[in-house]
Amino acid sequence: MYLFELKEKIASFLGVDPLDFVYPPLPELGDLSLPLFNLAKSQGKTPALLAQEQAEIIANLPESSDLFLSVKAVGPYLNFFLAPASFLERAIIDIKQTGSNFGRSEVGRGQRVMLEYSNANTHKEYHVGHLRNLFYGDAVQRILQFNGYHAIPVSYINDFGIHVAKTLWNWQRHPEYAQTAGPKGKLLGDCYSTANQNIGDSQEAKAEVSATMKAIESRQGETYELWQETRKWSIAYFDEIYQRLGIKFEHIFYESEVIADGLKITEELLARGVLIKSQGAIIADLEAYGLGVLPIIRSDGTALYPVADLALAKLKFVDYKLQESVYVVDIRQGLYFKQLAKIFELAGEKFKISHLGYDFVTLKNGMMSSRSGNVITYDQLFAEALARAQKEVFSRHQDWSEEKIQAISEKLAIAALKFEMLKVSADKVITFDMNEALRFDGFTAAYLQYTGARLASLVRKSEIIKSGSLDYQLLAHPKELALALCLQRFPEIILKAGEQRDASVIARYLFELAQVFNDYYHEVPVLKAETPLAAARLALLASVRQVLENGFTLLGLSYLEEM
RNA sequence: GCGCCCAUAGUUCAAUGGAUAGAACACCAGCCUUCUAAGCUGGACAUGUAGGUUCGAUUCCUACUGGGCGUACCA
Repeated sequence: MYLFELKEKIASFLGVDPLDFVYPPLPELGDLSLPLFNLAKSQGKTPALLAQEQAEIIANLPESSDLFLSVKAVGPYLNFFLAPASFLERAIIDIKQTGSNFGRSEVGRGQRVMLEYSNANTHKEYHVGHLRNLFYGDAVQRILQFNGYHAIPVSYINDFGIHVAKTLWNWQRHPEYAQTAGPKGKLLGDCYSTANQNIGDSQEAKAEVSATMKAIESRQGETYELWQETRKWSIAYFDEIYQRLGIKFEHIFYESEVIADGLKITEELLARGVLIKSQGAIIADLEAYGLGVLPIIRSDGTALYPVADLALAKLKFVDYKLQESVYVVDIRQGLYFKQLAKIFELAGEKFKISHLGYDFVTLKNGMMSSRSGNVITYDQLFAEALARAQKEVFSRHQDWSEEKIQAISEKLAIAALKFEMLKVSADKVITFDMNEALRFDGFTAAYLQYTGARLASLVRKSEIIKSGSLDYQLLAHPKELALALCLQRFPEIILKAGEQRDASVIARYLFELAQVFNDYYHEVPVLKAETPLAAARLALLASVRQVLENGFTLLGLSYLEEM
């Protein structure tokens, strides 16, 4: 936190906000800069004049000689030139001492926040769209935790909706499914997509699906037993996916477990007039608040999605004593969450629920749709990513064992998928393109991992270099100061990512850090330098590695020792 | 119809009121007897339109154009 403390010191001396600092666009302008427009306005001076006055005052403070090479006024900006050796020493020691906690903040201390994500449906396929949700939620959970929150990761699986009835309806009418070998979870996905095609516009089929739904809800009989069995397949399939991708939940909720409570709450709210009957259905009429109408119970008496959410929210706040419950859900459900929040408000519940939306994943040839079969499933994508990674690794390391190639390829493939979903702001639609997503150069996870592997390699080869006390004065290369300055920006990046609940900030930062390091790596020899200098440079590189690792951990990327 | 979101280089993205709008990919020209070339260096290329607020606008406001999404029994 050294840089941030330095900024706070200057800011409090001048009476400004430490967040006012900017980084100059050109190195000749300095390392750190403070625009004085606002301060000048409040003092009734011109910014340029104020900058000149303050530059002189600060330059003459006794502690300045240690911290700054110089302090210059450049127009309305007050520009600071850091004293390299002094800054590098403090920056490196700071990172070494805090280690894996470097960048951690305490802004969320004492707050219990639950993040609900990966709200997959059983009896359906798992596709790229789900992966965006999964990786985004997972990263934000860790980012909040790193910002001092108690962030609780949970998943809510819908195992009891109409999609289940559609799948089982199709399954029962096509005995060949039960006889098909192979992974069962995937098979259910296939069964679901053909179910939609088979139903089409047929009123008869729709009536049969409705009857199937009621049979499941009755919780007895043959169809219910089929539901119990097939449900397990889907859940096992999801567990497999989570395990392979390194995703962990503290708890997984299921719609089938909360729906009964939801129906009770629905009855209560109906009795209290919060919900009403209309056209044979039970709805929340929120027209008065500009939020339209939300159907809760279908006119055939079967439950809709909100029923379970009514119970689930209560369960979460009571059992987990939350300050806030965050729903990481596709932005297209924005209206739904406003409606849900309004219903709780009308019911007198003080639940702070927030919708953390992100835009959807589409394909080059149009929107993903199970009905038309236009989807890229998780299985397809993972297999392709793995195959490409294996090809890349093998082409460089024919001497490696198959196991080693496999292990590293898998880590590369997983990181590639995660990074692809995380590097874009949440409010951007991702048009998924296999060839673009599975690149291993440019703004990709592989570039970051490659940078990490180079660093690790340097450290491995440096074991012979020993030096008693480090002489930071030797770190006089301008790129060394630039690198240290970049490292010290990490805590600010974490704060921003936490405030905005956005992982892309970290992705971009890590890429920039990697670029700065790779530039340094090419220009400045480390192991071949004189021993004391090599030792000092290695200390700087250890800091780079630490920051990269901390960032990788937050995004869920593996740090590879070699690749 | 009403509501929400988006519009920046050929393409995919940055820049949430500050200095000369940054990257990546693709394209062109270079760099491996030197710490991993999955890398590095250089080149060319952009703010949808019209107003407004401000010392200063990609950023805020208004209108327009184009695209996407949502809007009672999907989730």
